[in-house]
Amino acid sequence: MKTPGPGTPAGDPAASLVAQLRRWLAEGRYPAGTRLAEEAVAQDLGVSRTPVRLAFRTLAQEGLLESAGKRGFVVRSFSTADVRCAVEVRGVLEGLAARRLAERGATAEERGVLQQCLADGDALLSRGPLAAADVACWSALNARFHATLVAGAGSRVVADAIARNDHLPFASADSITFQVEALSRETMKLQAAQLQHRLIVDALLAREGARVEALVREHALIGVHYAPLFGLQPVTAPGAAADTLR
Amino acid sequence: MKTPGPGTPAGDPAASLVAQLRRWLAEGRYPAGTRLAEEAVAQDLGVSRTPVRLAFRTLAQEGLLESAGKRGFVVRSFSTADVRCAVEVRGVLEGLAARRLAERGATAEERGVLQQCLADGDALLSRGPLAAADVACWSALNARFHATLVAGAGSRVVADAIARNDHLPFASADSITFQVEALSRETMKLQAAQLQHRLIVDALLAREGARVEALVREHALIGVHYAPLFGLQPVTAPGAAADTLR
DNA sequence: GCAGCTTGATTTGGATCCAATTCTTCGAAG
DNA sequence: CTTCGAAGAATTGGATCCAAATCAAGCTGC
Repeated sequence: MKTPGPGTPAGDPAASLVAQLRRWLAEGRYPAGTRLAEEAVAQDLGVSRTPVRLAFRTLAQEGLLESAGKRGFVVRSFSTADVRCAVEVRGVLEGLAARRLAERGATAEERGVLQQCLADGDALLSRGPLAAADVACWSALNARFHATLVAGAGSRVVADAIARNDHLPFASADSITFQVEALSRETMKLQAAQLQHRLIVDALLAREGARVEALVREHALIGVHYAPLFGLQPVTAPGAAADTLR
Repeated sequence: MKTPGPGTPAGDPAASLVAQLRRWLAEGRYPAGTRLAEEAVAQDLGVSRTPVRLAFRTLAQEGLLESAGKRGFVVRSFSTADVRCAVEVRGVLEGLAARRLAERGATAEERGVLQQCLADGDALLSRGPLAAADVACWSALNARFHATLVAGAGSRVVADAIARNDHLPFASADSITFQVEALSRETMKLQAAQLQHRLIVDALLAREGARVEALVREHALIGVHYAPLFGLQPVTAPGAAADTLR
């Protein structure tokens, strides 16, 4: 109960510290290029310098900070090209995982989870235009879907590589942006995503490895690159907080 | 001069500490599954617990250690499937970088570096069977070649993702294994690598993005998967020290 | 007036100390 | 003999202290 921040689950103290800093970085506190002093951040967090030093190393390795010579760290800036690269990296990695899953053949349980995700998506989208509460529902099924693909690689190596990349802005599979004032167009985007999910499962069950890889790689782009195609505002990096969800 | 270990350049103290631990892990000291106590490792390194704690977090995020509940870290074990996955991850990431380079078109300088690498390889391999000293020469040109491809992605995001993956056993582009007692067969392997380099450059200059991506992905496999094809011993994970170079 | 040096302040890295948590082992009861 | 419980030991996380390095400002000399 030492950090009464809103929405802070206060789980593992050390892990929640880097999580808190990640949030602050995403929210635009400490803007890009800012030099982060251990002392100042420690006071902001209400802890000593020691855990902050730990957190800085972690964030630096995640790519959110970069070493400023021998004088601490600065907040890394992300160009639109960087965001595009991060999205493509997730595409190729998740594509690799899906291809491996297709090549070895999905288990009955994996097929069940994926098809349940499709059914949930159908149910969600058949109810007409989205409500605000439906967004969380989609996010949950989307997370299940992608987690199943990633786990399908059969090795933690791929999952770890994706997890490391997911910390970069807009690189996570769960980082589809929603503009609440344009829910009808967002619904179209989710329908496109649902179709892509369906095609991915189709190729997966047919064990068409190359096809599923290509589909997953394309699907990764929907989070940020499809926005203009649906008449939505382009995504701005890194954490302009413009109605982004998660 | 505090750590008189052989081959220790003793550069940045903090960075060389994780490098030293990486070496020890690769050499098989601290075997897989061992629980690493901060105190013991600190004594082994001759430092206090504080820098060791920093290093443990770094190594854990690199995937070389894994968290053992709330009781420190254990040395991660790597199955042959893990090694294969790490190699494939490098393949898809470097393939992504090469495709991006092909699509935007290589600069004159990049073309020069790559073609110089090809020329150096020709010179090295035309001298007949390899000598032991030639191995370092190949390693150098190989590193230049791959660094050029990685930098070609045009964003540090891809380079960072590859750099993070490179710490896993046998995942680096420079981790071709050499069995010094079979130098003639190793020469054949390098000739195959040289041919692949040539094809990659050919596709790159023709801006054939899909082809260069496929070639780079295949080329990633030569380090560990081609060994049986050339009558060489299969690679053993993680650090069995069986005449592996670097 | 400008350049170079020196001194001071700020900041990071390392070491040590203390608290909190967890594992272990010893003991007792069923 | 097994199992549950409790006390002790071990280990990790956090805080504080000290040294070393770096940046900044001021001063002296040319």
